[in-house]
Amino acid sequence: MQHLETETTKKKVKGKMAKEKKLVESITSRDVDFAQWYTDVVKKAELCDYSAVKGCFNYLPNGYALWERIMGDLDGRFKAYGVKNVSLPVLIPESLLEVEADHVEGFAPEVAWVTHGGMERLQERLCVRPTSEVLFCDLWRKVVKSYRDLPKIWNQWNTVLRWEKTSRPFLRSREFMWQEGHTLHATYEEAENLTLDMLHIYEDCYRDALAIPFVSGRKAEHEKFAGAQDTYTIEALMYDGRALQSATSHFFGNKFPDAFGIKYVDKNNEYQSCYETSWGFSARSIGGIIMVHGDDSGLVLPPRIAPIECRVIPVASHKEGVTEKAFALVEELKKAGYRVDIDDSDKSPGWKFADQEMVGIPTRIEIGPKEIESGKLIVVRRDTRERIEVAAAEITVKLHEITEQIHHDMYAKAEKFLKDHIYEATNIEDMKAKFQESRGFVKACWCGDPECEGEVKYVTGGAGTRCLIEDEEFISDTCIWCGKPAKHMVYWGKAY
RNA sequence: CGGGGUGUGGCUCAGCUUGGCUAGAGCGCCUGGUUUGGGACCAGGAAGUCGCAGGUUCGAAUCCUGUCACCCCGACCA
Repeated sequence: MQHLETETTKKKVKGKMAKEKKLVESITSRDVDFAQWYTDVVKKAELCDYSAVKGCFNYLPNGYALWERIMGDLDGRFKAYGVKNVSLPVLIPESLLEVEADHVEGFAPEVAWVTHGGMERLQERLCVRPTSEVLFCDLWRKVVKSYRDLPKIWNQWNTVLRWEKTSRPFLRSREFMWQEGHTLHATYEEAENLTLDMLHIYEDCYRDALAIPFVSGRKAEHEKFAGAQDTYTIEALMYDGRALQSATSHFFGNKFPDAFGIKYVDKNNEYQSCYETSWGFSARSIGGIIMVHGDDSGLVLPPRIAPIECRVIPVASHKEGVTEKAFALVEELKKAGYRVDIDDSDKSPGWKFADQEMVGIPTRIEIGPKEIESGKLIVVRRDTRERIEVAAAEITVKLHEITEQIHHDMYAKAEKFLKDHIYEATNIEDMKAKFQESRGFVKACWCGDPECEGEVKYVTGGAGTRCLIEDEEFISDTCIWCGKPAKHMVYWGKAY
């Protein structure tokens, strides 16, 4: 996290700050240097820190609490659907990884190997799981015999390791936290439907818990997961206009199960192929929260997954009764079911306000002699800084209304940003201009040839296909690059 | 994997060009006191084998060689 501030950014930031009288001087402005802003927020909100190993991060209490909330929300949705949680090993024998050719080819460049046990060299090296398709298949080969054993709808919350060349907190790390769900079905249709059901669960989670809007759909052929027949993706738009692939759901057909020799006996005592899916949602979502909702004062957490919904800040706490009243308020709110804490440190009030904003707590209540005198509390919204006066007697009811309002407003604001940054182009010059002048997605038609995509990427400075648009009429009959008949309409964008 | 940059108290850095007293500053931390409605102030204090190895030299944070690590920007993956 060191040496990030170059001379130029320092100067720029200083100039900017003088104009805006920023409250939080240690966070670089989003519009000055977005990458630096992101790093500053991660650091100042104490979400994570660098570890001794490149690309592996220490999750600090604030960061992990957030992940716990996200896990809780998503796991609840899974459980309601009927997903069962399991835990499979962290190591995969090389021979197992090699069973499905496309899969090895896709992951080989980024797996880490365990070659020794103690002092002894292993007969067969073991890879640290980059994902667990092969482990699930190996298990199912043993436990699935009959149609009565299907479907298997399993999931695990774990970490996986991919030897990434470069890394950024939450967005791309070597070891990362996620859930990987894996399912096995008796029919093609059932598996295909489940792939979409899971995509919809992810969509619900992003919309209703994280307040993040998105576009979603199938990935283009060459962008699919290694070994998948179809990959569905959720693509969210960050403040800087780049897309973040935020969750994926894959349909494998019977490719993996067949490769692993998984067969079941149907009612007629005949052997049949199984159909498989997998789907993942990672702690990258935290990066999405930061880059969709954050501002120049720091993190802004969506209330429903914020570990703390409200922080009580005593002001002039040396004055008679302030501390007692503040703690009583915390107790009252806790009893009413709120996630609430108090900053009773001996820092100045200004420091406390700035800190609460930096860590993104959705609301704060300032309580001092004035409030005690008047019987009215001031609830300050993190997202808008709006100060809302609430009668002390009504606080346990009103606070919930306020946090719900914050959720809806945050979603609406992000959705407007997304919609305002989706453009259309029917020729390449137009598209180039769009990516030069604006940030966001461009809707354009495409012949489906990866080479055309490569060319477009080159001339636009990195905009590739994010996902296919399959429920709208084409805006053009021809590919934006080669002019041949269009096969797909696609959201194009630069991505993380 | 290409391009760029940096390693000096916990953090951010100055010092290096032109080798020389006891290696500095700000922030943070600890103690005491004064403060308290948008990052308060004063006083005192603790804390560094200058990334590592070798070389040059009477003398190296500074020069040379090697090495390791990390960060940023690009190309690719959650």
